[in-house]
Amino acid sequence: MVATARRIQQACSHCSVAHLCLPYSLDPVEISRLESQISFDRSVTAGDQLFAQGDQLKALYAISKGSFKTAVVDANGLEQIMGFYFPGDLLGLDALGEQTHQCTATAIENAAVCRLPFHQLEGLLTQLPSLRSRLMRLMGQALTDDEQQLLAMGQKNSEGRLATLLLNFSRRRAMRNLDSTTVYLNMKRADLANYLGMRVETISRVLGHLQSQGILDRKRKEVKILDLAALHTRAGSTAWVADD
Amino acid sequence: MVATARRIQQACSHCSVAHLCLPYSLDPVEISRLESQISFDRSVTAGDQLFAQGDQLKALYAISKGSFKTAVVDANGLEQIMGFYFPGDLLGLDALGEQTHQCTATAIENAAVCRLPFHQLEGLLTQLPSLRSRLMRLMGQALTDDEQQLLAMGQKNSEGRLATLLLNFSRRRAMRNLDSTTVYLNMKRADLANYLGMRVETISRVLGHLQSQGILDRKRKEVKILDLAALHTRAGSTAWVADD
DNA sequence: TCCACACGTTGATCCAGATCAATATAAATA
DNA sequence: TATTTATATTGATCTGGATCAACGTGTGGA
Repeated sequence: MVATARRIQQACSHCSVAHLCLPYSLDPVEISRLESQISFDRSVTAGDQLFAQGDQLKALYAISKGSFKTAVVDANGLEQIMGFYFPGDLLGLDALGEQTHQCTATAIENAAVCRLPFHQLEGLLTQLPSLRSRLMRLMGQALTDDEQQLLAMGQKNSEGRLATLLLNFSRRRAMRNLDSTTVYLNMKRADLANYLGMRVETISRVLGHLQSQGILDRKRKEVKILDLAALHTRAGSTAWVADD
Repeated sequence: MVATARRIQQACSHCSVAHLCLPYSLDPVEISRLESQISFDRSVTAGDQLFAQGDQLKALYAISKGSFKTAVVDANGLEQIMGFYFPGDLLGLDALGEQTHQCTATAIENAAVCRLPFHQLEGLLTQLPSLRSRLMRLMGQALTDDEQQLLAMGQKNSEGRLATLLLNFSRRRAMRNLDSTTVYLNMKRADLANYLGMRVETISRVLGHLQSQGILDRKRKEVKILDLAALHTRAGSTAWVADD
């Protein structure tokens, strides 16, 4: 058990996003209870699904490399991209309520994840109040994120929504100690458009507009933020009442 | 302790929405641990706030009578109505993550709530796995509800969003064993419009249109659903591509 | 009961962003 | 490498729903 704990600590100590991650927050004694069930750096190919809507909850996944999208499909067949996820993010929390995944998680590019078997975690939940509150906090954050997105969808115009997304990606890069003046839009325009409730053409035009204003500089999927303050202003602009 | 448990059971047995409610799911021994801290049927006046965004989490509230709205305000001062809540619904779950309320809950009309002090509940969480999973399930439902709303906002036009809301209210009335062919829009048009991401004028027009099609019949705030199937069709209609 | 004011509805006009169309660029396959 | 196919951009046009304006209607306080 000590050997396992050490193995996990080593794995985490080499992981650039350990400070954001669930297993990292367990102490060695706690980790030893997960035995050797956690699998580190399982590689995932672009397009692969970690889990699908309706699947029974078997594990949570901590992203160590690459990026993912989650999507739900409703009774009418309408698909909605629910979020984009990067290293350090935990996937599968939406299944904690019904023990069934409520969305499908797909790799946007080649990626790697740490797999945390849920029945092991669940056993720890009763014994470790710290783990329970950690998970509750993460669910609370997921709720807050959804609510921020709802606010953007309801109150902001296209420019405001796109600016909000760029700032969101930038902030999350900062949390991973990466250059927050650059963000990477690795997902397809169609996914971005679906997520933001607009059309691919509008995405192109708004990005072009922000570039022509000197707020952004684009090179393929890489977007450099040249004027953070201006981007914040655009992000705050309400729907149908531009403020400049 | 036994007397307290009996008092609670009596209170719950007279409550028409007990089957939806959190304290109801505790057995007498568990309830006795909450001592006499739960206050039943605290009356709340229209316009009163149960809690405000930023407040420390002190209690959860189970609605026994009346209805509430929750709203968040972002850094730019934009307000978004996040949801409407009816008897049997639990308010305050959004605070479980950060121990701080993430939204403001306001009574839409005169109402009554059962107050569940959180530090009592929290003590029970470690001892009662059933309570923990009940709360997790409720948080999971809150997540799913937000995601359904995001889907509606991103993929549906005004008619689809309003039809979706009417069906949602109808379904929730069915859960309370009330006539699900009638729903009551007791909130102000402005709140409804904000929640649905549209203008009050559009709400009026869409309701008028649905009435002229014989799908609804309106008498003030009371809306009778005459053609459920048609309403479902309208609810499934996507944005910008009407399907009739 | 009446009055004042907040709220809801209806009509006319306008515009952000969808839609349609054509082209350019990147990725996949041979 | 060339060739095909998927994805992204740019232009022209159209429209759902916002905006502006005017008018009903309901409610709470004196």
